[in-house]
Amino acid sequence: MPELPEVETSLRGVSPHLKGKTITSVIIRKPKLRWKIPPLKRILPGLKIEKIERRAKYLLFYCTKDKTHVGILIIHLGMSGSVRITKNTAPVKKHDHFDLATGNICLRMCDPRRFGAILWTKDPIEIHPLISNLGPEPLSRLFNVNYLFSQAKRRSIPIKQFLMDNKVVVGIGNIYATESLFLAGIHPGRLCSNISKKRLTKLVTVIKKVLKDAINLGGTTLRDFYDEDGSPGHFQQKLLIYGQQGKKCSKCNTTIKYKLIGQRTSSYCPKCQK
DNA sequence: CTAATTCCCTGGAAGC
DNA sequence: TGCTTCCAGGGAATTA
Repeated sequence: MPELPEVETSLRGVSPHLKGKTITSVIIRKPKLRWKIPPLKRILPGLKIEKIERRAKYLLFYCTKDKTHVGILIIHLGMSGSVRITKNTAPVKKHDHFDLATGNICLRMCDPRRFGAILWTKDPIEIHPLISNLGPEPLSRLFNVNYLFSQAKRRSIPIKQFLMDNKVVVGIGNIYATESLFLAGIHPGRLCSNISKKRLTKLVTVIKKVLKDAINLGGTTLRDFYDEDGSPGHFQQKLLIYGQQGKKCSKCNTTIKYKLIGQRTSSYCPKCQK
C-alpha cells in the first residue's frame, strides 16, 4: 500500500529512465481505474518528459513541446498500484493497465484493485482540485511542531486519524501513522487536541525519521508494492507495531493490542503508548 | 466549517 | 478441493 516512502521510491526509480525523454507511444488496457483515463494516446506522443516530481502520493510528469509547458500527467497508485520500468516487448502481466513508452523503454503501471488514477491537466498543479487543498509535505520545514500544535488544538479526533488526514499532512497512511505513534509513545486513540506540545515535538521528529528510514530501505512491501525493477521494499522487516498485534512489544514485552480507530485497524502497546 | 459513514475494487487468507 | 466470507486500503462523496 503505497504511502509516501513507496511513492518516493517509485519516483527515484523511474525518473532516471524517463527524464528528458520523448514519449513515443501509450497503451491503455483498462479504460477506467478509479476514474476514466483521459485520451492520452492522442495527447502524449511527441511530448517530452521535462521532469518528474512527487506531491503527496501523486507522481507528476511535467510534459513539454519545443521547451514550452503543455501539461502534467498525474499518476496516483491508490492502494495496490505500482509502476515499473520494462522493455516495450516484455510480457504483459495481469493487471498491467497502462504503458507509457519512450522508444524501447516503457513505464508500466500495474494496479490489481484499481484504486489508482491516471489524469491529465494543463493547469498549474497548485490549482488542481486534488492538490490544492493538501497539507504540507511531512519532510518539509512547514511540517513542524508549531504547525502541528495549532492544527491539533482545533480538532477533536483521535491523533491517528488526524495524522492520516491529507489536509493536516500528506503521505502518512496506516502503516507510518501506526509506527510513528508507537515510537512517540502516544496512544493512537488519544484526542489530538489533548496532547502536549512537548509530546507533539517528539511526534514530529519520529515521523520524519520513520519516513526517511523507510525511503532508504525502498519502502514497505506487504502485498503489492514493488520498485521500478520489480523488487520489493524492505521496511516491513523493521515494523515494530503495525500488524504485530498478539506479539510482544519490543520495548517492554507487553502483548500488543489493536482496535478499530476511524474504521482502520490500529495496533499499539498498552504500556508504552498513553 | 467538522466529523462520521459509505463506497469503490479485487486478491489472498481464513473458515467450513 | 472448492466454495463463501472477510479484510486490506486512500480518499471522494454523502450525510448529519
